[in-house]
Amino acid sequence: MLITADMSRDLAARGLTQSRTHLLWELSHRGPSTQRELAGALRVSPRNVTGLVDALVDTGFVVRTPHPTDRRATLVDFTPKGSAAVRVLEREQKDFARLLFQDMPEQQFSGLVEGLGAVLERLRGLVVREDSGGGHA
Amino acid sequence: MLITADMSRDLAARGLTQSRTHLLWELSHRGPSTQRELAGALRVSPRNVTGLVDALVDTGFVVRTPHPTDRRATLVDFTPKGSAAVRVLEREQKDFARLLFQDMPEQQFSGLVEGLGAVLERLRGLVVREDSGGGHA
DNA sequence: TATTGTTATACTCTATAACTATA
DNA sequence: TATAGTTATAGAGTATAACAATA
Repeated sequence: MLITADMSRDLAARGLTQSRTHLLWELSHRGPSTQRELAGALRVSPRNVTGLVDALVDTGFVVRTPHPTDRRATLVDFTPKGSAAVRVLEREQKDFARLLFQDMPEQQFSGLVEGLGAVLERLRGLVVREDSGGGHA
Repeated sequence: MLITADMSRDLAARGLTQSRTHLLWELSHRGPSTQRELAGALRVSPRNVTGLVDALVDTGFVVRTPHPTDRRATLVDFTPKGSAAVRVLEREQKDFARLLFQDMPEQQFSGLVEGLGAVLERLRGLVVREDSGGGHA
């Protein structure tokens, strides 16, 4: 997820912060989720998710619904307002990508993509994910 | 300033957070500065700088010294420990850059640089800095 | 009058630990 | 026993507003 300064201002005007927006974004990619799942996806403590979901419920972006089979868990899902907010986010990201890349000469674009790809490969060789045991190559 | 996850962990182990490190970084680029100047550079409220400097004084990275001509202001400057910490940061950034780019074929590297340059130009056309009056192109 | 930094107050994000209800 | 989510507690970063000292 990419959030520009302008987008941040707009989000704030709608009652969203970056962390809450991140949660909405994950929710839109995963569908209705337990808070535990969201905590894992956001790499954040379950307690933190409680707070973020509380705020998003208060401001009308999501609802907590009972989990169909596990009575300990709740499923977080969008309200119509929440779905609409994510659609706006997606459109803004596409618009922003167009502003950055549209009409870029093909050769320049492919040079950029190849260079970034190479950097990502190098990063992949260096990074060990938190959930895979930590440490360096 | 670029801070990787590993660097964050290391900084935390030394008693530094990202915000405090950012302040040290600006201080090293600007030399001894008033808190007002740091607030401007970090794009953060003066009150916030008070808190960051308090913490950096407590942990021995910087000192407050009287401003030579303006008795309202204080100059923030490094302790030897603070200078050493910034030198370590700079070395780590260079090491990281080497890991990302060293031995990259010249053609790939220049393709990347040109592509990024083009993206930055497009961004420059879109962005109006906060301190220049705000708004979009 | 205007500016520098502070105290007062408040909100958000974040974490760990202890607890309740359920599996 | 283990797991899902909560309450309790705490710390960091951030902001605005009011205030003191100085310019």
